Amino acid sequence: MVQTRSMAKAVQKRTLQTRARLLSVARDLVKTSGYEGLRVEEVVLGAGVAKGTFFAHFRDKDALMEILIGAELDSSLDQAEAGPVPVSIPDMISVMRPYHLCMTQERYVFDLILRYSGAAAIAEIGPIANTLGRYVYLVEEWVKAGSYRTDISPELIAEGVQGFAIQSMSLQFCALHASTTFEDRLKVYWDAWMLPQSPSN
Amino acid sequence: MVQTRSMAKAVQKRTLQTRARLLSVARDLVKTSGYEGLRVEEVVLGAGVAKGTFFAHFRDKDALMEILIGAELDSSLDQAEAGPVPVSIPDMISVMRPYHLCMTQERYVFDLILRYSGAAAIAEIGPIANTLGRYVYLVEEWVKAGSYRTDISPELIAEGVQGFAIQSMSLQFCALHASTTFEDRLKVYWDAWMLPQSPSN
DNA sequence: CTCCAAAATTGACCATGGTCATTTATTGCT
DNA sequence: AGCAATAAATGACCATGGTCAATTTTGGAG
Repeated sequence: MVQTRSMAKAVQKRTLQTRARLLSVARDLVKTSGYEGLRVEEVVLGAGVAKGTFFAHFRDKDALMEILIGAELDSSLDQAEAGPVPVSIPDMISVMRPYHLCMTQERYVFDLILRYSGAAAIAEIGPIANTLGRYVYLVEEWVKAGSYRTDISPELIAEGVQGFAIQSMSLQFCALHASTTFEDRLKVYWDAWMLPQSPSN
Repeated sequence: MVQTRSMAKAVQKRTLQTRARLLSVARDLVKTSGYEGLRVEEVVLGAGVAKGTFFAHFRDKDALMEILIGAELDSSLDQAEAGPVPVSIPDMISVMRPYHLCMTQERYVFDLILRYSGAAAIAEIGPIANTLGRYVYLVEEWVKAGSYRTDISPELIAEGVQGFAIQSMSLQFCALHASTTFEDRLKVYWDAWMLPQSPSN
């Protein structure tokens, strides 16, 4: 009964295989029918397991979605992080483009991200909450390296930057505001938020 | 076959009665079990109609939710609109308190509001998109009447104000940021967004 | 008053996410 | 190898939102 080494009953490799198969099938299905079109039944059919198995591996459908979308967002952030530090607001907008595109690729995806943007409990920061945290941290570093308003902290600036990005995306999905594009609107907001105020203009 | 007066086959009073009954039952149920706990079946049982009837009156469950929540939000705004114009940011926060409380009464409600915050088409501005529009308009008027930063338009300020309110609510629902209260955070954001920048501080 | 077309209602049925008692596979121990 | 304990997988079943062809009700024209 004594568990050698780390007292964790050791995950069976079968488990890893099943999980990998479910994820892989899900990724393929998303590629052809999008996130909104994903059906749990198609995933289990494709993976050759029973429905119950799916829910033994993921709390619910959304948990799978979080993993898939979180990974996509993370790789966009990796990309943004890899390049040179953006030195202007238009620069930042263009570096963040892949990330923003990822978030707005589907209305369904955007809504899901918002729903999972917060950690429900400190102990369980999901992939989406995590990637949004990274976003703020990254922007904070950029702000520190650049010359923006100095009356508030870089962290606060970064939080606002993310808030305005999300606000701009919301408006993009709104028919009433379709005349302005996402990035144009974003620039207006970010300029007004990050720059020192010009005397009048 | 000629329709006298306005060519609209005249809504039967039965229709109005049924609809009113559905809404009334739904409101009662929400009062006891909250929005998240509302079940369509309970509504139709209480109203004494068949399930299909519900969907003849409301496109889907969310459409009913929009009506109920939209009405609640609207009456909070009526309240805010009725009083004197707030002359400071803490004032604004306190005048808007009922509205913000309404939005955050349930996680489910907040998510639904975000999902319906935009009009899907110009022709169909739902109750929630409408009330959010009113919010911005109201704040814009307050901004015009007060002394805030002048380098950007009152409309832009108002849009940002709403954005920060939503951002603060999101963070309120996030375990990682539970140490700061909603209104404290809101004040920090609104100060940084609406006021002229102090030289350094 | 009768009859009919349009409006309103019905409820059996479907789609889909999710549950859980039961069965099957795996692993470590002797 | 055989066994017990645990992990994993199964699939019948449930919950709930939503659909639609068929039926009933309504209001008005003649």
